[in-house]
Amino acid sequence: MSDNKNIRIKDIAKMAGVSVGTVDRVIHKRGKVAEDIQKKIEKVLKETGYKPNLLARTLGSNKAVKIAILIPDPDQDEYWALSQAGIDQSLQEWSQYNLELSAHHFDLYDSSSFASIAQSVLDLQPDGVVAAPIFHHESLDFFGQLKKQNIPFVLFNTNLTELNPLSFIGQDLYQSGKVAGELLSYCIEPDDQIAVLHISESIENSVHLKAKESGLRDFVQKDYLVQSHDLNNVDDPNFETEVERILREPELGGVFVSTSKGTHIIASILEQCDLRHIKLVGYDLLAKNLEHLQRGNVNFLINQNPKRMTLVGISHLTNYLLFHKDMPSKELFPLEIITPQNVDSYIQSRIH
Amino acid sequence: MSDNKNIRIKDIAKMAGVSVGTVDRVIHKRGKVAEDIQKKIEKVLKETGYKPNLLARTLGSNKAVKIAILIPDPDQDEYWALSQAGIDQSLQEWSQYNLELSAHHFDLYDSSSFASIAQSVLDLQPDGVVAAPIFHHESLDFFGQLKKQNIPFVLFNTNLTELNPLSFIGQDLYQSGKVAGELLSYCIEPDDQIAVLHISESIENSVHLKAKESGLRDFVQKDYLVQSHDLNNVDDPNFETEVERILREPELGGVFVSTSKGTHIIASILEQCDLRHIKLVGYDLLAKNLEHLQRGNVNFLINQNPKRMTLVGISHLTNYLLFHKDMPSKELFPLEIITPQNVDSYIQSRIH
DNA sequence: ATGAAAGCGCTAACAC
DNA sequence: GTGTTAGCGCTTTCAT
Repeated sequence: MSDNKNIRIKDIAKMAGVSVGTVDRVIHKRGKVAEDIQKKIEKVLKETGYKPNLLARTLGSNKAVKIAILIPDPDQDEYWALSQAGIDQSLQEWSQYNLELSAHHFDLYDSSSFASIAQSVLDLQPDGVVAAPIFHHESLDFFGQLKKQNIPFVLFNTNLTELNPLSFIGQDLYQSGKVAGELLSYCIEPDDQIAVLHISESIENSVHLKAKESGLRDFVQKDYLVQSHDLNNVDDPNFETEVERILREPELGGVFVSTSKGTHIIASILEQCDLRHIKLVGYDLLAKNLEHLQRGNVNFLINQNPKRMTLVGISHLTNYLLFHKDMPSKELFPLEIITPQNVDSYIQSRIH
Repeated sequence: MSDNKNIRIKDIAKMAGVSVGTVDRVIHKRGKVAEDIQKKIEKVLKETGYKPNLLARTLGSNKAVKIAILIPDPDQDEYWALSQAGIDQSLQEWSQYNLELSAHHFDLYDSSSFASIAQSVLDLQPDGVVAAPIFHHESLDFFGQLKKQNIPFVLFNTNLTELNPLSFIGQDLYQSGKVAGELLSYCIEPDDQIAVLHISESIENSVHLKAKESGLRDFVQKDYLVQSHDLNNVDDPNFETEVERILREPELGGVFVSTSKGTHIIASILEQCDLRHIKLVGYDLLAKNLEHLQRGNVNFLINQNPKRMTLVGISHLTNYLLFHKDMPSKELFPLEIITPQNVDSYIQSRIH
């Protein structure tokens, strides 16, 4: 139990025979300090195990921290509405601090919209950025700019490792596919086949969906035949018949849908076609997915937890900016398995 | 977007034509204030949507908050070691604040030890208490005392609703049993039987274990025969043979073990007896349970998350004491399902 | 390069 | 009852 409870800058100053101003300078490496004094202060700092009072620090430097958050339009997809809910909750949680959070929405179906939003964020000159960089190419420019301007950023949902952000928050997609495979193999019959369905609006996303697929394949391929299908155009008039064709395959025993929106789309087709025997594993606690889970059209959901991703992303950046806390450069969330019987316990839970 | 960002007590005072001292008095209901002035200030407070700066508040009232935490000895049971890990992490998280956390351990196998620990906690005169009240009877006295002395307390793991604590943190045990039933019914055969095994040191605990059991029964009883057994004396020389007798029952297809420690005990017996066909659902991420999960002796674990329970309990009380935040009177944790494929994602996760 | 001193918003002791 | 004021520990500006 270190006894640093009451060591203040003032104490350090006294021990080193200097003034608080000088101590402050060495702590924050700002400004000219004679080398010997510098050494001396650093020594005292170390010996006493000085820990700054973060409350006083933030109170003293009386400036508001501006954080900009970039996500797709929450009205276009419930997944992103959950993310927005995370922003809203953060707003509440940090309301007492001198913190300005602003949310910026871009068009999920129009990658060019990202650029214009990005520009307005740059104009804002925020102290930090939290973003879901779902448009790979368009993102590079923006985050390059941030780097140049020394504005720290945290990424979530989609990782762009080459940008090495302050922190990334997300899940291990490959392992997520393995979990899906594990769950399916619990509920289908030995000779069944498995279909993997990717239903996504953007091609950019497909690389991530493929990661899930290969996880699933690696887990089940010794026991089951797996076929995968890309169905990116939900609005295509042939979409439903195409899906039906796939689902009516007599050998088919299980379906893995790699996106949250795809999950309820496929579930309703299964229901319509009365294909109750086919087991379905999908993603996320969207309202429609929950209904299908209750009705038995979906057997398992894997929770990506967009709300908590957002919450944690903001929280990390805030702690960094406000309290100079450091954070893990990568935080992978647990792969939560949702069933009809445990779903309520997740919904009730404050951070589901 | 309320514009309360810059409203300080000083502003309120000016608007109400009084001094900061008086405003402070009405905010904290401490002391004599003329009724009309009181009303006036309250009105201004409401109209401006005043929100105190919590940083300044804690900094200004320069007093350390003492919190005592009561749990069973972490060395006696790994479950409680996880809880202790939660205490340790809290210590870190709150290290910057003026907070004194002290852990107090009682003997898991000796209910009378609780009383003596409790007494020493009372002598400490803490500002708040966080406790796992596993000894019902002995607890009543202690928490009654706390009530009398107006010391707030938060309970976790085991609820004693009649004490109505500031907050309770735990899980819905009945529903937890249902989840176990759901999982077992995924992996056993139609004509299998299910055994419920309660392996617990204290009789006090049995009422909670029964809650889990009835959840399981309600879920599976239309499809499977269920038999339950209480095996409280692990040290009994007949213990193993008794368990073996139960497990070797030819119709037996699945086992539900209602405690974390029981889980690995039964798992090793299953392994020894080479009863690989029997499926096992148990509790918690104890090291031994994880091993058995990897080796296939355990099929599913339900995570009660003692670490996070403890963490959240402390965090709630701290927020209450330090920042006057309110909290849910009951926080039920999600019923997390752990499998060989998602276990690592839980272990890695900061708060598993 | 260093020190002194005025804040940050709130609390609490003290004076009237 | 009400107002005044000296802190809390740190930051930051302004002299020196």
